[in-house]
Amino acid sequence: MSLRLYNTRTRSVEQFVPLRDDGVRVYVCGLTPSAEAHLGHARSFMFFDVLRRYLVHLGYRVTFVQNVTDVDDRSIEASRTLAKPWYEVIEHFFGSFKRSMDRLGVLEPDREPRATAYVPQIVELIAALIATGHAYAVGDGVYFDVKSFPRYGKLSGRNVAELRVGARIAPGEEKRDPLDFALWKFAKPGEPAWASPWGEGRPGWHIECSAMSHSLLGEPFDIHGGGEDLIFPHHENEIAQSESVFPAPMANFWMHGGLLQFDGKKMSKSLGNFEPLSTLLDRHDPQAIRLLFLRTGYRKPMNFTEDAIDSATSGLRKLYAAYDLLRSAPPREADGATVTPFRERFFGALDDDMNTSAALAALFDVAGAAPQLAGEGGGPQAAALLHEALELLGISPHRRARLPAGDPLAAAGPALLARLREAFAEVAEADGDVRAAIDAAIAIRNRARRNKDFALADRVRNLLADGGITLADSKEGTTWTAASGG
RNA sequence: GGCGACGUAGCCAAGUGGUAAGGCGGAGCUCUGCAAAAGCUCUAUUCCCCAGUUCGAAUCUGGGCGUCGCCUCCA
Repeated sequence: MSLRLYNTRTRSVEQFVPLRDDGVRVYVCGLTPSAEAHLGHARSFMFFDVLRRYLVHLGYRVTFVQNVTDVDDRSIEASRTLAKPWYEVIEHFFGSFKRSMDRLGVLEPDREPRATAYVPQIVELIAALIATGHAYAVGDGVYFDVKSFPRYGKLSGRNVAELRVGARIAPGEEKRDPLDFALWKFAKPGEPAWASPWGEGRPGWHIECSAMSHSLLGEPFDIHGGGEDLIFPHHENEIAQSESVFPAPMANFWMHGGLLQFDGKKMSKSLGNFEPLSTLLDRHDPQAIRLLFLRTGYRKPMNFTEDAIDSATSGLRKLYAAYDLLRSAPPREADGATVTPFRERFFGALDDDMNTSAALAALFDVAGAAPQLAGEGGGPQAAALLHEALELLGISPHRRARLPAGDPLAAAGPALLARLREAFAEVAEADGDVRAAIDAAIAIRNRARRNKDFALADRVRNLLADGGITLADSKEGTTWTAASGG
């Protein structure tokens, strides 16, 4: 079995064969950091992260490029309303995005080119488009002439004549055809501007991807990815630009992720119906969010609810518990064959157009069989499989989340400390912080338990519970956890 | 209006011709002073509806109904 992927270009699942022997080249359309990123972005980038990890696992040398469109109309708008330079707006949102990606365990792209760093290449590409009759300069900028590219609409299945029916030319735009799109926009006073042969201005959306993928990967490269909403017009326009000038098709595989919905509607900047990813990650385990997304096929639309994250969190705990059990099981007669069926199911599912849902089901079956596997001496093999598989999915048991950022005791801590001091002389005397007080209370309770004074033991448990502290007894002793959010 | 996707248990979800994966939740039991964790067992005669093709359909065809996406900035 080998990897098969759905290709938007051909609308079918195809065998994935790298174009060159020396590696696989992937270009994913990244963020335009003109606003906070949301969970929908996370879903998309996380999927391509898993795809990338799997390609590496298959032995390919992968070059993974994800661009940053660091200049656009929206960030210029934001700079006016926030009274900050446009580049500070960009840096703010991009920094926030990068931190979120890091928390989600999304690996750094090999290259993360910024549009503004590729202006010379962009200008060069536009010049070539003009020279070959595919673009023209007018009063407000340079436009791509859609009529000059007969294949326009092929990727998205659009009919140019039908598109033209509803299309309008906005006031101030001097393009000749409503379908034509901007390659270069001349700067109005106060707007960011770069020099070009046609006048000072900035790149239009779309052209940066053609210029940067050409510079970094060439044509054709293996996989071009992005969200489903990029198929039209973004990717259609990229194809028109690139393929008008470069002799080869732009990319071999075009892959698109399904959109995340909130409340039955797509999350989007214009609807504003989302919570910033950064604050959502303060409340939930990033690995649970990964698990949640991987449970649904990447091409399917998916509705987001916080309950779903909670359910994924439970599932994650189950996988980790099984991993811990298997790992500590005594190795006996090495018999790798016992985990082979699970292994084949897991990798077979990924080969089948990245069916992470079915792959995960195989891992949950390993978890279900963990006690048996451990008993039969298959623990180490099964643990190794789980580790390898979970690492591939980016939910490694070795990087499981500790408590979310921020001290969960910060809010409720002082009140709890006061209460403990009031209730127990021993705690009052110990001059410590909340944590020390909790430890002291636990000591009191454990002494009470040994003395069979369960009324006192329960009083301690309840007192701590009121402060958001949950106790758990085990053979190794008593541990506590603080409810997040205090 | 045009194009496209989807509709599977209480919730989420895989499965695209051979007789319904998996997760969450729920129920019972074991263990535990209590609790948690963990373990065991159970939880869709049926896949939005109606017709058709077939020995056989959740899967194919036709027709409904419903939801969503793209057609404008979007992952």
